[in-house]
Amino acid sequence: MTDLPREPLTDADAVRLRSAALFVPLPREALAALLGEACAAVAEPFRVLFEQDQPADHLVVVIEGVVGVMAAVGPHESCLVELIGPGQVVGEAGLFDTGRYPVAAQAITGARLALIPAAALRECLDTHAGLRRHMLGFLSSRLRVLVQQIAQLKLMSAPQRVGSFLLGLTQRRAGRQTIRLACERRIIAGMLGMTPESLSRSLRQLRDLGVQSQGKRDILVEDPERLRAFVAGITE
Amino acid sequence: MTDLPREPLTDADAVRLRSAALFVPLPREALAALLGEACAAVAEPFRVLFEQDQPADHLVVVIEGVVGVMAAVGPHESCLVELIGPGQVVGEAGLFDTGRYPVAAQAITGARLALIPAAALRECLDTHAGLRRHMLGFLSSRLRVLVQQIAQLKLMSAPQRVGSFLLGLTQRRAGRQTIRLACERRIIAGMLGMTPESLSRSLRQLRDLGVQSQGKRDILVEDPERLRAFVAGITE
DNA sequence: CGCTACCTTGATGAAGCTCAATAACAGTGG
DNA sequence: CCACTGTTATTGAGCTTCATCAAGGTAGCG
Repeated sequence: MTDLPREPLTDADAVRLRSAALFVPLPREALAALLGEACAAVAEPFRVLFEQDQPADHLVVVIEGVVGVMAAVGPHESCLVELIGPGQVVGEAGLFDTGRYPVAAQAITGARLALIPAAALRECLDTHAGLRRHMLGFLSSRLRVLVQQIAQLKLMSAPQRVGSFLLGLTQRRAGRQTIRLACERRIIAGMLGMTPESLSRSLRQLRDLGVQSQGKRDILVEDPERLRAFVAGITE
Repeated sequence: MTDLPREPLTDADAVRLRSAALFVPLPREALAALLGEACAAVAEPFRVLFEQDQPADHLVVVIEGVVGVMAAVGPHESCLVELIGPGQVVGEAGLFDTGRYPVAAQAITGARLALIPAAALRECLDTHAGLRRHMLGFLSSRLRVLVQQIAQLKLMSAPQRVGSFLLGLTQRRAGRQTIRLACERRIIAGMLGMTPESLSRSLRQLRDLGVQSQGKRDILVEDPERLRAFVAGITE
């Protein structure tokens, strides 16, 4: 892990970590023991958390803020593949096979993180069957998300991908709602595999479907169902 | 699992399964016990092995042939995301979280498969720490591959993706060599996120770099290093 | 108020898709 | 062995989509 300023975990941190999806099956004492070996860190925007191929010595849990997962394809180019929010985890793929992070991670917004030593996590996995299964399930669901993303990149147009992204933020609530973007639009664009210009034009095109930019960070979705129909290709 | 014609596993099957990456850490007797609950199946080309959202009751290990992983993005469209060859595994992501396959699988060529009941595998995972770690590592490396694929789709041109695909088939051997494609070019094209026409044109473009189509299934790569330089974007 | 990012908008060009025609096969049956 | 046929790969022409380049516009902030 790069030289992040570290501090002890606070009680408030522990509370928020308890509700992280990954730790749900862990009994209270076991989580406490695990967190006993962990520490907190604060990263300013754009701060690199770890580089690709660096030894994977910690699991990073996002307590607050947004962290980006960056994959490199050549020596000079890399791109944003995932956005990781509070309660989610980054770096897990490096812990179990090569021992090196397969991707880089970077804070997108300012972020507060929990750093869990790899050794402690592995030990915890060996002693708690529940966490083990959960971890397998967790990795599986990550696979699911990535596969879906690949399919979307191949099959959907830019406006459809934008629509799909927005629907992912309208948490299963139906009806008119406003979405707050967690980060700048240029970042979102990279995440969706397009330029900021294309994102802008795509949003403009979605206005006919009741999607309106409201200021810089908010987007109003009038009718998620209509948007969903467009994304599914009913319209075209 | 759909109604595939099943048969008992032969000794030859068992030998080939022993060398499957996933089962490496398993002691001989444990593997024998696991395979005792499994059976073999034969699928003709294009045969669907399982559909998306179907209950994930088996892990499928490819003994021979090629199997494709298909992801659906809408009710009408789906695309090929991965090609799975002998010794590799498909369906693993469904076993650990929702209990349903997150993708569909389809034989691409004729294929011989081992079907391992999910319950037997889970039991084996609980009793063998080695396999457990290995499974975590296995899922992690799958994540790695998919992340890489996403980055390639976003950042590389069609000819670069084709080059990258070919390099993946030139197993770390240096120097002039001929690659045999495991399946039809239209399938490869779908896998690479392009149309068969674009694949054809890309190959034509790569001819200047010493890549020659030889007949329908074979491709001659004269100089992998030159190709690698192109893929990495040194040329453009 | 003026600065600096960031977002939007417009014009242009290139990459890749679609449609259509041709060419190379593979398998079939004579 | 060869013509026939359905399938797959290639090639070409036109067009859509998206990236690029360049120019305003807008919001936040000293």
